[in-house]
Amino acid sequence: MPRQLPSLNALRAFEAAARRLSFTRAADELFVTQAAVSHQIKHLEEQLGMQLFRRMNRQLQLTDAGQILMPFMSDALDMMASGIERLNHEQREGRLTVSTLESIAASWLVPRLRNFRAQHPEIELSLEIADHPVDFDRDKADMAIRYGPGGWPGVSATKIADEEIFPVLSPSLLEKGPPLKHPRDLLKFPLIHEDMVDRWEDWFEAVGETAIEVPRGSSFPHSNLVMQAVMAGEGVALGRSFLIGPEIASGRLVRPFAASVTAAFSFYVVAPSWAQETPKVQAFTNWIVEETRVAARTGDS
Amino acid sequence: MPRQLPSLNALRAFEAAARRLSFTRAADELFVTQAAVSHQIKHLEEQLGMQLFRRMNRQLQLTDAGQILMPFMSDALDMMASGIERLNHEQREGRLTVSTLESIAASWLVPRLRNFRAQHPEIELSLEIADHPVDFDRDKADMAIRYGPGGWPGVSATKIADEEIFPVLSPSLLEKGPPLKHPRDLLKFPLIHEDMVDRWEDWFEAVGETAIEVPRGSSFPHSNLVMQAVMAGEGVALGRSFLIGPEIASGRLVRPFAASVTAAFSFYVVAPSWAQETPKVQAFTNWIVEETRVAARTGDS
DNA sequence: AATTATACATTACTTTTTCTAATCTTAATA
DNA sequence: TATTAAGATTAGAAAAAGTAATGTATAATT
Repeated sequence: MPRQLPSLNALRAFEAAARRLSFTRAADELFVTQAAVSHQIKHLEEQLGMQLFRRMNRQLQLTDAGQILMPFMSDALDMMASGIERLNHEQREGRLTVSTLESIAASWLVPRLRNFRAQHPEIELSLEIADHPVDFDRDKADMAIRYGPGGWPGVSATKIADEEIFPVLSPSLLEKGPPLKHPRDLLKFPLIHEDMVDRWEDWFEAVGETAIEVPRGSSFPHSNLVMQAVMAGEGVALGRSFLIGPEIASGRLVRPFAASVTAAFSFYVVAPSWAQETPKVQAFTNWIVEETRVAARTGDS
Repeated sequence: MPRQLPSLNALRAFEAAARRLSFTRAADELFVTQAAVSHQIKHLEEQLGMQLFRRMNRQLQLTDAGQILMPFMSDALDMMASGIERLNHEQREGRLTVSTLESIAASWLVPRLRNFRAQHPEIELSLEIADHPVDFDRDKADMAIRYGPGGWPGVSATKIADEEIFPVLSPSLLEKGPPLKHPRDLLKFPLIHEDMVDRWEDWFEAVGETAIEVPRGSSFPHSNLVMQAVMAGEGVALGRSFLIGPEIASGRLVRPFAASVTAAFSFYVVAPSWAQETPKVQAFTNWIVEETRVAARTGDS
């Protein structure tokens, strides 16, 4: 039952001509010349083996066959148009799935979402928490927030923040612990580490302490767990500027030294490059860029 | 509100691929290569600015967008297919309008129609009586029976009968009139003429009577009126073989001499050449050809 | 009655789209 | 590890669609 259809372009030309009862006006509508419509319809009539129009000199009439065909074609084209219309609508409204790392979601994104929803009530944002980079060809995510070196192929990435790394501890620990005058004093505190990532040497190097043996202490798999531990007063850890803005601002975390190391990786909003121009994707990208800019200015990043 | 649609061919490729969930199988269905489908869909996705399929290596899935689009396209293409289907049906069944001269309709065609209806109950034959040759570009007639020299441009014509012309009179006139031994004896009868056409000289010439002054008598505009007059015993006229078969066969008209003149014109079934192959037209053409052949054999032409 | 204007048809190309063959890529399967 | 089964890619060929210019027929106008 594979459908047997004549040239679809010819059918479209027929429909326009039948609707306007004029090849010339149909041509205008289709942005082609009258000759093009004339050709298409002649071709179609040949393929079908029947006349669709009666050409009287000033007037065009549908033959019986044309009258039969016309409503089918109009309805079919209308239906196609509404399908396309629905898709366009879909690019504008409805669900937008953003894939992020858990740490970003928890500490940065989720608290700000109410804001996004207020600005874009037509977009129903849903988060997908994934440990590892999205593959837009596979996953159903429309966009992602990624932490990495940038320059990924096939995606358009907008940097939202560089990441600064510096020691943080809880105010209570700072108070009851040994005095913290000099970076070396940090070694008197328990140092908490993040699995797989360790930048303590880099940070000490940045403050001129090159020959330090950094003791291992407890460690956690994700930076937000590390921060939980720090806020519980369990020790000192390296905090990532992008993720702990609110904790610093509220005083739940204290930054004893201004010195920081800029991480090689940054945070990016990414979307498949073919989707970069679509309204929903642009809305989210613009929102997040603006949001980080405001956050940076108010020291709340 | 002129509809804004992407390439219809690409939409068709999409629909097939979405239905079979395979570019390869869609390609088979559309009688093209897999590469063609791949191109079309890539192109379509670019135009729409969204992915329609998720390509996993062995498996193809519709994205949300694809799922939205799919039923619209399926329904639209189905609708187009049913329009075309209806047209094909129309070429096979339903009304067939045949244009003829009144004389042919009355004396030849109408009496045989019951026969055609029996053979082709699916065709609803309707006659259109027209004095002058049909123009298929104008009139709604699908076919015609024409009397003429043949070789018309743009139409396919099948000769159904040559026309023989010979004198006829009513049996009662033959009986009560002067004896008819020799062609010249005809001059003792009133000769009835047909307006515009006069072949008496030709006929006399055919029987070797070259130097005859043919007297004018009464005349009528159409040959069937002439024949009415002859059957009413009003005189002798030249009868046309094609039209008076039944009258001769039943004895209502008598043919006193075997000699006849073959007319320059013949009878043809004609149809616009683009329609010549269609089932209804072929059915009528075949029927009429067969019918005249039978009539010629049984002497009933 | 002649002239003008309108609308589709035709012709000879040109341009665009579509398709193909060959080859590549990726990952599931043997 | 090799094989196989999709789809993707590339470069070029083929087919379809479109154009400009002109032709034709005839209704409308002058």
